[in-house]
Amino acid sequence: MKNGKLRIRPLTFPFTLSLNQVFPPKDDSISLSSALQHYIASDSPSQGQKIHTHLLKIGFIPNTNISIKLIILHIKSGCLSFARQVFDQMSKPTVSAYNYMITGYLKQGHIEESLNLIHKLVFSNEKPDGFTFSMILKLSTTSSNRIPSDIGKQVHTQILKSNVEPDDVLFTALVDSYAKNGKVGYARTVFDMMLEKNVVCSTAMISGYMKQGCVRNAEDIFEKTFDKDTVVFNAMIEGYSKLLETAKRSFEFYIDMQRLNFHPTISTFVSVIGACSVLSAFELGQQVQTQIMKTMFFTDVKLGSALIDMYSKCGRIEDARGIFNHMPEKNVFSWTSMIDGYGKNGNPHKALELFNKMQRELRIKPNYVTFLSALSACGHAGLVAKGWEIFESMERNYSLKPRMEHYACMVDLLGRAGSLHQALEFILGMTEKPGSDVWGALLGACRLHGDVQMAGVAANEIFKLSSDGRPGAYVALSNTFAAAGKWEGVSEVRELMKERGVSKDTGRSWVGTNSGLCGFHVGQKM
DNA sequence: GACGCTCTAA
Repeated sequence: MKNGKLRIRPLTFPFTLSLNQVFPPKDDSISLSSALQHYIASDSPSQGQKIHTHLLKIGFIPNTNISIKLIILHIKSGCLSFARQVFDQMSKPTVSAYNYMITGYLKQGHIEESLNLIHKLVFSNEKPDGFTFSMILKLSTTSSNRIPSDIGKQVHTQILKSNVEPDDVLFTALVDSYAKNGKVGYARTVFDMMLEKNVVCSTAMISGYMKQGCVRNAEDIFEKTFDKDTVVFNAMIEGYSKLLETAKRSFEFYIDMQRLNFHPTISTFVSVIGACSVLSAFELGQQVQTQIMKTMFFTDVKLGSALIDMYSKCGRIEDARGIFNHMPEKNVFSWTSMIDGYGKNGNPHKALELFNKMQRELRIKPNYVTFLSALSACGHAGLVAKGWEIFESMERNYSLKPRMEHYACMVDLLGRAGSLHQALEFILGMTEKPGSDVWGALLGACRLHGDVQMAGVAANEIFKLSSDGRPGAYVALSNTFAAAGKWEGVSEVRELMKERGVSKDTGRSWVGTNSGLCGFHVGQKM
């Protein structure tokens, strides 16, 4: 029977399908289609995979419709490679076939494969549709160096050129992509173009603003959001939790949302715990932990890692370890939090011990951040040789190309140990152009060892890199002069800062009192 | 015609 000429045979589901029932005439596509549909909609799609096995056995060539259903079936069963086989055998995969495959890869975290398919689609005769565009935009929000950061703009242009009429979802994806790539202005333009703004796009806009520190704008959008839900509250709480100045507001929102009958979720708790670490408010953190224990979230690995981090940032490393030990599931995040905690709490040897343990015994792959924590631990312990060994193992054993932060960490390590010239040599030998963090690490080491001359070199490089008047390097240079007792140097730098219009914000601290947290700055009287 | 959007740890 040819495709399209089908004999209709109604089937009633559910019933137990025997393969012979499905294919009495060899390729009755309607019954085949319904059978596949049945399994796709069922809770056990993998049962339907037998149909594919049977089709292969009898040498059946599926048409487009059947192929797509097979792809959906395999993806739902978690077998991407089978889905891909079907896809590859399609003579002319349709855009929806591409879309299903791309989503499948995306959901399982196979970023590379989804990018490859998008590439393939672009060079095929098929036109990407709204689904494709939204997936590309979604991809632009995951970090991958294969995705250019202006991809949002490119997709935006393509949408305008194509016949795709953007709907709410596509608009939101566009807003989110711009917002996450630091283009809040563009995000806002698209946001304002939407006639009816729902809570989802408001949330995307809010977290974009929060990420840029535009708290007022985020609050403005929040106020105007009428269909508020848990997620938008969480976005506000998360945004507030990042900054010392606003972290207190996280708690207000946390209370507010509950008063309005929105139940806190894992994300809520993670952010609130984050606010506690920013505020070093460990007692508050303990109270939140008690709250968490009352929910079913206490075994969550993200929450566990957040708690480890909170306790170690509050200097309660043993409490952090307690959480770590009791976590039923640990991943690279939890291990890294613990390693980092030991490193920052004056126990670098314990940090390195855990770093070894996770690799040797548990075969957990360290990632960029883990290496950062391990390198920084070496720095604190003054273990230069160990630091080199770890730095080199990144690429050799794990194919992780050191990033700017790792270089900065190595410079810090060498510098702290007093090998300033070796540190400079290391910087000059870098394949990439050293960033201001790298020079900043050298500058810090110069201050430590009173090398005014090299401090000048480092500071100069930082001035060249940051034309935005960032005060850090000036202050560090001035402190270097001060530490070396060269007061004329100090005033020179101060003059230079005035001349270039650089100002340093007044430092502030927080202290817990009976009436809550209280902020104060240098020189302030109670 | 089942595919696409917002908040979550180091």
